[in-house]
Amino acid sequence: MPANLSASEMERFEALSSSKRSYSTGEYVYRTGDRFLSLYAIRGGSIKTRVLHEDGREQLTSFLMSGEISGLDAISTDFHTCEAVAMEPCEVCELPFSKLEELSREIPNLQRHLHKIMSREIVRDQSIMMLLSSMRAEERLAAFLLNLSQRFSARGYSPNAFRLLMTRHEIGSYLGLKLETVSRTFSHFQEHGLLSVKVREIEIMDMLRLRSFVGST
Amino acid sequence: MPANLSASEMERFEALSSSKRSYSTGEYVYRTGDRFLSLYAIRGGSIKTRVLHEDGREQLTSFLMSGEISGLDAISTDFHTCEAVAMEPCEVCELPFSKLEELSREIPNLQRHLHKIMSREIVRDQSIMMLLSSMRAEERLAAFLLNLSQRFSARGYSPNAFRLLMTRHEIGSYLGLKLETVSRTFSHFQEHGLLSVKVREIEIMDMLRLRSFVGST
DNA sequence: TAGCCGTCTTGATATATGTCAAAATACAGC
DNA sequence: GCTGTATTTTGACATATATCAAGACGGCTA
Repeated sequence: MPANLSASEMERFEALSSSKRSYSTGEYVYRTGDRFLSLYAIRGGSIKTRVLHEDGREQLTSFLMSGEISGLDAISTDFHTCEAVAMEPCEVCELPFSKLEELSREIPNLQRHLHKIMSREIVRDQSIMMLLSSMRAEERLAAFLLNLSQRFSARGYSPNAFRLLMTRHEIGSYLGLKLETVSRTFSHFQEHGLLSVKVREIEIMDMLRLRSFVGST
Repeated sequence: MPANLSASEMERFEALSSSKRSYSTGEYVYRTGDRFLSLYAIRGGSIKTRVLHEDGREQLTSFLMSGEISGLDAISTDFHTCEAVAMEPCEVCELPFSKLEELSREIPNLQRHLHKIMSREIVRDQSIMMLLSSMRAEERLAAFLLNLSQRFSARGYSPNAFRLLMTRHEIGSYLGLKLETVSRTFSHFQEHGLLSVKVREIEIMDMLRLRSFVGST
């Protein structure tokens, strides 16, 4: 994953990231309260992360796909503050963090890469904050679908047709909406010819119009 | 700011953070689009950061006080994606990032400290996401005031009485509410004896009841 | 294949917050 | 200290989304 590494540096990094494991659907990668020892790099499949609030509220904080990293929030406290669950059969690499720090002290390009990954997570969170604080339901869902589409596309899958691995409730939790609102908004999009929705099977029929939805208010 | 450094390490870090500058109210510390070269550590006073969305929407993303760090989001792109403005006369240290990386390669405790700061920012953003996606106006404002109170307290100021440096509009932008809603919510709190509000002069009259507001729905 | 459970859709209604507008108040510059 | 501008408060009303409820659908298991 890191760029700009020489062959020998790459080798050292791969030695560190060698412990790959498979997870089946619903299996936990880590749980809230677990001691923080490692970051987790998704190699195949996808996972979701969920924060459990003291008062019982829960929120989905990310849907991660291959090439993405989970667990960055735990560095600050040495304990995982959220939990990560496989949404489908997955391959996940465990990256022991103290070894990663050690190696990144020796390989400046790796160090910079790690910093960029953490910073990118901050930027991502800020754009979700923007979504939550100023977008209407239709904009939120459109932004969500376009984000998925773009990430599927970057991984060689169709940007237009894909299967959602999450429930309406989970989408709502991620977008700050109730599941009924998510469902209704899917229906609106379908009525307007933007999407074809067969429960979890989504086909984007009019990408441009869907894009024009985001940030139109 | 970093902990656990030996005297000589501390000296090297201070050499790096020596370029302190004063800013007067309203002055920019950095602007959107500026090349990313440094992080900024607030030494006195406070600043706000603001993201300008393509479509003209703007959002306040943080209110920072002394001891806090600004600019972490820019690492990912090498350009500042938000702008930082002094809210009152300020002292701000510029920390050249490549030098900070260099030094943190040599001082593991500094490296770990930097990672914790970035991770803490991610956790902070996630708690704002939670606030935005699931709290009602009263909960949001109560959480905001309690957060300020706690941070003032940590800096040796009264946790009960303080002056807001931001407008209702800015509070609203930060909390995902319209300014009228912020104003009305202040009035409600005052009617219920939780606060005394004299425009920007806030006094918390009933801390416990204010706390019980957050996460009560 | 039938039956069951979780998920999803849709409708009717409630409610919190947004919108628009006007007046009151605070603040800055002269 | 006065005048003009920005901010804040408050009211009346609009509206997006939540809530409550019922039924439909889909996928699993026996």
